[in-house]
Amino acid sequence: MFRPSQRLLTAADYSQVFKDPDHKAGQKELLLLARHNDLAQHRLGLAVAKKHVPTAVKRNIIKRLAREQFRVLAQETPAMDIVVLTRPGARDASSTHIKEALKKQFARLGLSASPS
RNA sequence: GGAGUUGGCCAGACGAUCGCGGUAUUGUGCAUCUUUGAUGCGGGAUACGGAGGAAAGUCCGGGCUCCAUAGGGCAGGGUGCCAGGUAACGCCUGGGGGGCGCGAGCCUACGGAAAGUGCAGCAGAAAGGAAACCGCCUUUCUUGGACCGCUUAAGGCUGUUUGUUCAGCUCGACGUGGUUUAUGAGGAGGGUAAGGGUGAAAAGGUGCGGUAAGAGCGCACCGCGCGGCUGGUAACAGGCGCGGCGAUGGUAAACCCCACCUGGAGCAAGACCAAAUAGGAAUCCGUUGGCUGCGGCCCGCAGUGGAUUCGGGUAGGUCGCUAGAGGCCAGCGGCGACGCUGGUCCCAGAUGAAUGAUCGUUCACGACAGAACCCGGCUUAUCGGCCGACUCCUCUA
RNA sequence: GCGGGUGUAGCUCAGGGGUAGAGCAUCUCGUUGCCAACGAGAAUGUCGACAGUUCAAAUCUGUUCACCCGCU
Repeated sequence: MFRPSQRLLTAADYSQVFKDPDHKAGQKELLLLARHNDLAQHRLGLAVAKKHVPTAVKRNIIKRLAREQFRVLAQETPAMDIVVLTRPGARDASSTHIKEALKKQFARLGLSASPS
């Protein structure tokens, strides 16, 4: 389930994270920005640029994988707003590669997958 | 066994768990109201089904929607061997011509240049009702060479004379006349299109005869044109006769001519519901007309005052949206594309836009790639695999 | 998704069948003590790619690739 309350909805939400991120984690394909919020849960924002990933199918897969990874996060850690950005290297990366990259970068933010 | 041609099919498979979007059924929460029921939204359970052969490029054709029911003329655009198929096509099938290949087979924008206009740089003599540069032939003139005749200075020989001399013969510069038959150079006139050279292209080709040299000048074959005939629906093919071919070169993906086709825009079309502006100001034009629909023009039809500037404002939802020139099977007609008849099936419909992740088994380890109104084609991308038909070569019997 | 447009020198653009140009930039020389400006000269293109038509293609035709613009 991916409810509206778990998403970054407005431009203001996004710009807050862009402007003043508490944590950054990235590699050739991806960049994650995170900022602590006052809410009870994490929120996710996606920015998958057409410039970086030209085909719609590939963009959808990346977004889906990011949501999947977000979904299995442990909820114990302090709640954060997280934005997933693509970088030019994402164009030629395979879906398994993207998945590994997401897992790794989420871990660097101190957010590991819940054991359940 | 090897090499090759061609038609069609498949697009990893199976299972489990989680997740994504749709439809149906069924609970549920919230909101509204015509308040014990409806409608809408959110989320849940169950069941069913969920990308392609190219979904791509947008190169053609059609359906559908609106503009007039899609109308008339001109312009513009497209197609271009013939016949058929089709809703239609620039597509497909069959046939013809041409080209390539030993062959199966493949390729082919393939109407008209004797209706007209244009174009062809450079080179070349000449580039389109052509001309004669070199060359070849011929007539004539001039001038050489060679030969012959005549004449003659000098010379030679013989005779004569003491000698000068004289006579005869011979040779013969120069001059002059003629010939030139395997003759040089030049001028003028004529013939010629064989040959040379230039060019992408030089006005039928090859051979024999013929001629002063040559030439369709004549003949044979091929090519071309015209007219019958035969076969074929036709394109066209075959054969006969005629024309000697200075006529009719090339280019029409140059203008053009001929035949046929062609109105415009596109689902962001368009329809409906709700909200908002609901026409506020200024200037100009006009009411036999103008403007808009309408895409170049005119006619016609319909609607209506119009244009510009300033100021203000809206863009949320539903339908269109998938049952269709549909798929599969069988029979019949047709060489075939395809058509007809019967049976059977329902097979994605999203709107930030759905197919993935994990695990297991297995194989030949998986390419190009993702629907957005729908369909028929073409083109382009593509790992491989399967089936059928055929050709050539080699070997064995 | 639908519609339209553009690819020519390092950059901005002409050229629309006869063998490719302009401006700026670059290089050389002159001028100057040096630089700029100025003057003189030079170099530079598979005309986005592949086929076709033509004697000949940047130009005409088809296919293809890349980029840009408009419509919610």
